[in-house]
Amino acid sequence: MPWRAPPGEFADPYHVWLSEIMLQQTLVAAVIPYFNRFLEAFPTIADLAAAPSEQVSGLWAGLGYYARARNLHECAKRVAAMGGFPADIGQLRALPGIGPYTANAIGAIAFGIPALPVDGNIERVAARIFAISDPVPGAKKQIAAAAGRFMDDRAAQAHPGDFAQALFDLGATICTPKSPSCLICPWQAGCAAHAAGIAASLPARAEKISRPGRFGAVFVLFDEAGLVGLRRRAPRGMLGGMLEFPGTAWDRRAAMEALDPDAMMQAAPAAADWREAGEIMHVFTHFSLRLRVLTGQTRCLPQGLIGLAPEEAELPSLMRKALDQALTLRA
DNA sequence: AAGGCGGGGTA
DNA sequence: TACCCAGCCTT
Repeated sequence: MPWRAPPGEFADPYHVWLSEIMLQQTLVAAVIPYFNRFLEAFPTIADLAAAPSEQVSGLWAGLGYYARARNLHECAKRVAAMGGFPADIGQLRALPGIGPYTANAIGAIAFGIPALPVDGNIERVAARIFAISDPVPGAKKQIAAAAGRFMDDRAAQAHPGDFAQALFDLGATICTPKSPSCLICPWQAGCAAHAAGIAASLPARAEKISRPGRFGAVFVLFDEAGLVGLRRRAPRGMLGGMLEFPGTAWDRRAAMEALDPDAMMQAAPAAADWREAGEIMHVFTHFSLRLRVLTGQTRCLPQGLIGLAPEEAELPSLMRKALDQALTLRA
């Protein structure tokens, strides 16, 4: 992982912070290319602070949870003005986008402060080591408090950054969610859940997620030069600050067929010979979305739309799918 | 305390 | 499919 320092050394706080923000609810493999592109574009946090917000959101496109990009930029400005990251958990916690987990992670990994960043990995390890069977998310505080006892260890106190990252690795490779490899686990002897034969079932989960459906349509309009017409979404809320194709609202309805054709065409950005390019599916955290993709051709894009070359547009994944769907018809 | 907020890897 | 991931912010 490009943000890691060798054991016993501290990594650059800028690198630690950038990686930790990107890693929030995001897999390591997904983060690595984004991390490298950000460092190439912004070698220092002052470079990031001075960048226009469109460049930051563009480089973030596809990584998800776009409020992180907004908070990242704001945090960079504050830290650059302060002359660097504070070596203090409370001051870190006060910065935008930095919650209890990330403050502890930066403190431990970049500054050697004896703090434990309890992420999903460490939460799972702790739930198993102490055989805590109360369901999450209700039991999160209880599990985090129990995980704090890991810091009683002398090595954890001496090398909190290495200790935390070792627990991340344990959770990612051995103490995995589905089929933990207890037979090769170095903590097997100290694991109450393994002793009870319930390791694989912990941490317990309470809720069943209902994911309702929403439906809508987007319009992919090409001009004579082959540019597509995009607009920028509001800075807050879903896909905040990101580019999108014009389209209908994403309504809660029983089925795509309930989408009124006249109402749909009112959302078209221009009069054109619109053609059906098919449908795309996309799953968000709290609903799934089906979009009809219509594509059309015009001489000149209407006022208010941003014309970008399809291969250069920095789009969130949903809009990338819509563009790819439209391109299948054009090809 | 609960819900909003992306996207993708994996079994 | 159904998780679940190096969580944070708002209400």
